[in-house]
Amino acid sequence: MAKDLPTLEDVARMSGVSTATVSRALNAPKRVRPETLARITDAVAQLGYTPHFGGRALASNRTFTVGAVIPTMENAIFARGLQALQEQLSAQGVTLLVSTSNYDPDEEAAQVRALLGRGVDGMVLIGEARDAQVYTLLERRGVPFVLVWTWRPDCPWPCVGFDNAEAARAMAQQVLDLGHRRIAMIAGITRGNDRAAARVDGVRGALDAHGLSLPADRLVESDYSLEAGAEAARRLLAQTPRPTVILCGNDVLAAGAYAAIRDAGLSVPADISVTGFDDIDLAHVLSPGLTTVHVPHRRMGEAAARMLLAMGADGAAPDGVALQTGIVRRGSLAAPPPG
Amino acid sequence: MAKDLPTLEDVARMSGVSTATVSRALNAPKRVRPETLARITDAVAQLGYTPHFGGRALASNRTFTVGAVIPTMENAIFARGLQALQEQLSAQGVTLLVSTSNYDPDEEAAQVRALLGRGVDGMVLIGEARDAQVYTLLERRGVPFVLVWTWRPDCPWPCVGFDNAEAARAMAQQVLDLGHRRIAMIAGITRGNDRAAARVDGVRGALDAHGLSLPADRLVESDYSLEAGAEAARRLLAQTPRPTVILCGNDVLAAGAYAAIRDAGLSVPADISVTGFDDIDLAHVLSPGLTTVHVPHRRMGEAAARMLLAMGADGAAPDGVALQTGIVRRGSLAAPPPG
DNA sequence: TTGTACGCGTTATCAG
DNA sequence: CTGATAACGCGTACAA
Repeated sequence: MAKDLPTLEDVARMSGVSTATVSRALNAPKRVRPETLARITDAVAQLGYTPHFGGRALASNRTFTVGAVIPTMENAIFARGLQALQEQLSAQGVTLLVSTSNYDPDEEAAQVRALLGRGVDGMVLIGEARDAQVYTLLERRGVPFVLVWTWRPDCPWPCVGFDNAEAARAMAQQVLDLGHRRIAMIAGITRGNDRAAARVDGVRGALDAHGLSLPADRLVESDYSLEAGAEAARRLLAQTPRPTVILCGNDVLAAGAYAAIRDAGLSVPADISVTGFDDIDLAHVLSPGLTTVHVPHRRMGEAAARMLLAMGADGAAPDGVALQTGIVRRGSLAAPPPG
Repeated sequence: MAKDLPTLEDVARMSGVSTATVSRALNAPKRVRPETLARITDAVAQLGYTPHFGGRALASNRTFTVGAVIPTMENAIFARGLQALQEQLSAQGVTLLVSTSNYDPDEEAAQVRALLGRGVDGMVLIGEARDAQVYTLLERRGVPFVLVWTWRPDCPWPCVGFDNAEAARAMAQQVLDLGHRRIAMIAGITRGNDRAAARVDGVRGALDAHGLSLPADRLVESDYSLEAGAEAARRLLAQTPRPTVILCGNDVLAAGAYAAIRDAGLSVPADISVTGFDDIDLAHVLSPGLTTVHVPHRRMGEAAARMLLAMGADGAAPDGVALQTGIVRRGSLAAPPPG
């Protein structure tokens, strides 16, 4: 299949220098005389030369690649952060390799191994909860990695994110302040997902502080999909008395809840309020706009990139980066209906 | 940074055979005696050996990698198809490398070069419109590639997709059948984007066939973003008389239009109808649900994977695959308001 | 069935 | 500033 590509040697021959000089011309242009550089540049262009990746990886023991394993590409949750990550990395000549785990820890471990096999220079992982073996593996290999979408004061690994529990607590607090007392939650599947679990904890904490609780029948765990979110909401709507507000573990779940509420002939927020988490585009497209926790997607991606590049250079273990979240008030949250 | 990893030679030493045998044990297990194989397998496990990607690429001239360049990850348009592509490929031990062009042809060309430099065994590109140089490059390199999201009878390259013009024409036809005559369109930027252009052509064709036309002030080109879509819609809503329907080049633009319409105190579809294109999740989350062109995302991704793998094996240039689209009627399209 | 030996394209060291 | 040349880890003729 693949035809023979021009190699460094071809370029060297055509420009009348040695391969070493060509290599330098490409990697450290200022260490070669301008005129030779020009000849080489010409030859490169004429031949359409591109460095051979494998050769480079072999000789330099670097791949200029970082890997990221995210749960899914099917919704936009991770898209914006990834985009930012990629932009930062490619500005430094580093390629981003993305793969997905479908929220399955074993699958994630497999993807990590695959990425390591490809010799990635660094790795970005979502959240903190995973088999200890994965961390062991990463450390044995000496591959720098950073965790994103989570942050807590005493996290043992470099992480860039925010305090999911605190953000969820703040949202619940806001809901309480409006007078809601029959509060329900649709959470993501908490098993193997520390962000989903932390968000539940945060809500619990706020309720506890008010002498309330989140009874089992007011908490539904659900896959992060529209359909599953709608199904979960249906279960909550069937209860008597009906909750006056549904706190959702993310915006996709909230969108599903909207659909169920609409199908039930109810309206947001007159009959029932809804809140989300993540602030993806979806949140302000919904009608009414979704009140949600704003997450600094792009800044997370950018900070992760910077941190990874720094770790590759210094080899030092950096401090985590704690970013702020905030609550975006839109139409979906109002005081509970009377009665 | 990266610690020294075990190599083939380490495994060979530990199991008391030559590197050649270890290599065979890994790549063609049945060509080595069961007992030696067992010893080798043990050593591999003990050392935690993983083949070095660069070395393998260098020696075998294959990377078991295919690349895809998509316009953006920021919305979900390409996500589902990519996911399907990735699933199919990884089932065959092939890794998918994704990069983005931000709808910029030059950027796309750069990404293609970068991917080629990494020695991808195949490539997936979106649509047909790009600099001839890119095609030349691909063919000179002998790297199999397939175009997705587009199909037409006489496309000179292998493509998997659908007829964008025909799908848009059908949608416009449906709108005409409902009695609409003041028809406006928000299209994607057509320059460098054959899908966007084809969708405009399709709408034009339907109108022409009815003795109507799409005057310049009823056609707005817009970036594929919510904000830009809303802005475009605002311009159209300001006209007198107002259009009775806005055909949008994709669902994201339509969602933007919804927002503008809502802000203008109007309602869909009572005051104005809206249609989309792509049928991403967004379309049935909007309220009312968006009437849109359903695109077979997953089947496109799967077919592309199959085609690419086949091309890698046979080396033959396969026929294109034409998939069907369909119109999904939801609440956003109704007969025009009287008057 | 197994081993030897070479080459893949690049970088890096060291002389010049 | 430039050139020889030795790695880098693996696959694969070819030989045994």
